[in-house]
Order: sequence, then structure tokens, then C-alpha cells
Amino acid sequence: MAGAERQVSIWSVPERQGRGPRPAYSRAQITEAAIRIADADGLEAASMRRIAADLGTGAMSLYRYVPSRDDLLDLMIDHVLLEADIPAHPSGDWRADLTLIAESTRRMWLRHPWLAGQQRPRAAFGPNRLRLLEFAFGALDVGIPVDEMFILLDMLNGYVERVVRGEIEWAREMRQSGLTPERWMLDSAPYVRELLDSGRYPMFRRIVVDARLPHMTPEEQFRYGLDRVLDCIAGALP
Amino acid sequence: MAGAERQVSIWSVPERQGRGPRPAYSRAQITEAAIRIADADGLEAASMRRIAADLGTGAMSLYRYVPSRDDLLDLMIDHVLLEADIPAHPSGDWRADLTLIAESTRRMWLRHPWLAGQQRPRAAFGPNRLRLLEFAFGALDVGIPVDEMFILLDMLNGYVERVVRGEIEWAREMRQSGLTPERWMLDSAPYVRELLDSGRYPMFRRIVVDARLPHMTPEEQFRYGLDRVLDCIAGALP
DNA sequence: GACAACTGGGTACGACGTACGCAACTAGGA
DNA sequence: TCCTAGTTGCGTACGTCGTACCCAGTTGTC
Repeated sequence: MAGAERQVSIWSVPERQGRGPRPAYSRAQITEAAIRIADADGLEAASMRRIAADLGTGAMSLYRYVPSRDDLLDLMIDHVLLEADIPAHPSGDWRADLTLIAESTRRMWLRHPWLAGQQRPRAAFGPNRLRLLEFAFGALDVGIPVDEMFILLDMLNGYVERVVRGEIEWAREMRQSGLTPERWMLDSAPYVRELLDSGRYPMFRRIVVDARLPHMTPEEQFRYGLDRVLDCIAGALP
Repeated sequence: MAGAERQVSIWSVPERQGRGPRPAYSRAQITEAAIRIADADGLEAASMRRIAADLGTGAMSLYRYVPSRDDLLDLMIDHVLLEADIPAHPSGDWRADLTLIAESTRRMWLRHPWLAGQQRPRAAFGPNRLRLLEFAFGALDVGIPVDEMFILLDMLNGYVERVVRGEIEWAREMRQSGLTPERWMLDSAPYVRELLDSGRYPMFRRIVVDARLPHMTPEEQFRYGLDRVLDCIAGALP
């Protein structure tokens, strides 16, 4: 018995009581330091020691503010969602509003690559996450059932997540191989040629030969695909 | 100079030459052990030490077969794709074929939760990945440009990935909190009620009150949403 | 003024990936 | 047939990680 008592959500755990010495730091401060490090050097670089060092303290001090690194991640996720430059209320033009969400999400994920595709149940009810959810569902509130909104938003967000994570993973690969995209392609060429020459991958050949999308800038690719997805959504609305 | 020479893809690195003693293991053997462990205890449990221990050897022996744990992950990813129960060629019925892909992907990801949403450039040209790509693009080869296929498949796969990862993350949360879903909901109730009572989240309220999707089984949710997504795709085809 | 509740932070433990080194083994060229 | 270069399995060691535990010092409440 006793002990542990793992809470369901970090937002159910109050930050402090008022007995002992005045706390020297705060959850927000720690969260911001962690985000700074994760942005610069990746999520795995935001270790308790490193965060503490950045704040000028010892690793174990952080545990006075946050139950675990895992909970800190929930705080980080919701904290960056503050940056989403989304109006307070939908405009009434669902297509414009969904475009806003998609492009804002993309910008945010490119700024904070560690955030992309994080899908944690414990962070699902964070205050900022809920604000975004309100805007998204409000935008699609055009006379269709809630369940329909769910699916269409999953489709849109699924597309955005997939494409942007592709961008991010590609950039990460470029950085940690230390190669330029041209050089990377060049190094892959013998293997790819072998694949093409085998004749077993006709569609892959057509992609390499015909596809124009890969030769557009990431922004153009994203916008173009996004418009097609929104066309699909338009077809599903009354 | 010299040294390092990081290869672009693990499939460009030949497994062995033929000089010294006969190797006691193989890449495939190591890959399979790693997959077994990752399935049972999560990707982070598939450490070099643990894999080696399962094979009855020392951690450093594995490095004779695989350049790094990172490359091993690429091998794991492509290896499980062998399981995708997908016919050799598309049937001609694009809707049936895409349904096959989606449901096969879901089954595979639920069997190997660590696989879900892995999107690594280095694993993009693995032989089994290419086989799936051939089937998917072949299925959608109904007179639309390659770029169009790209977008529609990103939309479909994005949806699948998002929904299935939701299932997986939820299951993981249940397992590591040691709670039943009912108990988890119960524990969250006070916080959720507080949110609802604040009046600031009207759409969230409607979701909690009106949505029927969350009360369906995961399979039903998936199938229902998938059909709506395929409807959308149908609208985009000639 | 006493005491309970809290503070910052040091030490320690058992994991992790992997660089390095070494003895044992084996194939190709003489 | 023997030599030797290349390759084997694998132990040791280093620097990292999250965090359990401990303790001296600080502060609000009575």
C-alpha cells in the first residue's frame, strides 16, 4: 500500500503547496528550458541533467517540480501548442480555417521537430490542445455529425502529419549523415539503379521517371497536396 | 581522413566476406530476435545486450553483423513487412485493394506496435517496402497522374497511421498505468468535469455528449472511418 | 520557539550504445 | 603445406541516461 499513486494527467498534479522555502524555479521555466534544448539538439538531448545544467542546478532538483521526464514531455507538448497562431474563433469559411490549421501545424512542427506526431493520451486534454480542438471542430461544424468531423479531421491531420514527418525525417537524415541531398542521392544511385534494372519494380520506375511532386519545394508539395485533400473533404460535406 | 564511411542504406552493406571463421549467426537471425523482443517488451527493450543475451552471446558480437543499432532498426522494419498479406498483383478493384492495404497495415502494426509510423528515409528502399509500394501504386493506377496517386495514398496512409497509433498509444497507457480503461476514465473524471463546467470548451462538450464513434469497438471505428476516406478518394477519381 | 512540511542538491545504481583490444580461427597465395 | 592477412566471438571500459534515496537547510503554522 501507499506510495506511487501515478496520476492520470500531469494537469491533475498541483504545482506546489505553500509550506517550505520559496521554490527557486517553476514548471513553466523547466518546460521552456527543455523545449529550447529539444529544438536545438533533439528530444533525446533534453535529459534531466542537461535541463538542470541549463538552469544552473542539479538533475534531482527538477523532480521537485515534475514527477518524471515522461510527464515533462506532456508539459512540453502542450506548452508549444501556445504558439499555434490560430484565431479565437472559426471564421465561418471552413476551407480557410482548415488551411490555417494545417499550415500552422506544419510551421510549428518544423520549428519543433520533436513534437511532430506525438500522440500521447495523457497529453490529449492539455489546455492548449483543447483550444486547438475547439477551433478545428468549430471550423467543421457545418451541419454534419460530430463523428463525421472526427473522421475528416483525422484524415486531414493524418495527411499533414505524414507529409511533415517525412520532411523532418529527411532533414534529420541529411544532418546526421552530414551529406547534402545531392550527395545522398549520388551515394544511393548504384543501389537504386540496381533496383530499377531488376525490372521487378515498374511503379517505382514510374515514380522516379514521371513524378513531378518530388521536384517541387516542400512548401509547394505541401500546399498542393493539402488542396487536394481539402477537395476531398469538400466532396464529403453537404 | 579514412574511417567511418557511413553507408546510405544498410542494404548497400554486404553481409560478409569469406575469409575468417564461419560466422555463428546472421543478420536475419539477429533481426528476428530483435523483433521478438520489441514485440514483447517494446522497442527500447530490444537493446544490443538483450538481443545478444537471447542469442546466447555478448553484446559486441552483434556489431560483426550490423553497423549499429540504428541500422538494425531499418532491418527490423523491412523484415516485418514480409508479413504483409498482400497478393502479388492488384486485383483491378482499387477500393478492395486499398482496403486490403489498410487492414493489413493495421493488423501488422497491432502485432508490432513499435513499427507503427516509423518513417525512416534509410528504410524507404528496403525490398519489402518496395513490394508494398508496387501494390499500392498499382492499385491506384486507374488513369490518374503519379503525383495524384502519391497524394491520395498519403491521405489514406496518414489516416490509417493516425488512427492505429491512437489505438496503440492508448493500449500502452493502459498497460503502463496498470489501469483498466474504466478506471482510467474514472480517475480522469474530476479533471474532465472541471473542463466541461468551465464552459470554455463547447465542442469538447459535444464530443463527450454526442459522439458515438468512441463507443464502438476499435475495429468498427477503423472500418467505418476507412470507408469514409475511401469515399473521399472515389470522389477524386475520374 | 517548536515542529512539520518543504527545499536544493549530492551520491549511487543499474541500464544504455559502442570504441577498443585480443586470442582463436580460416581461406588464399606461396 | 605452410604463412599470413583478414575475420571471428567477445570481454572490458567509457560516458551517457532516468531516478531512488538521503540529508542539511528553510519556512509557514501553531
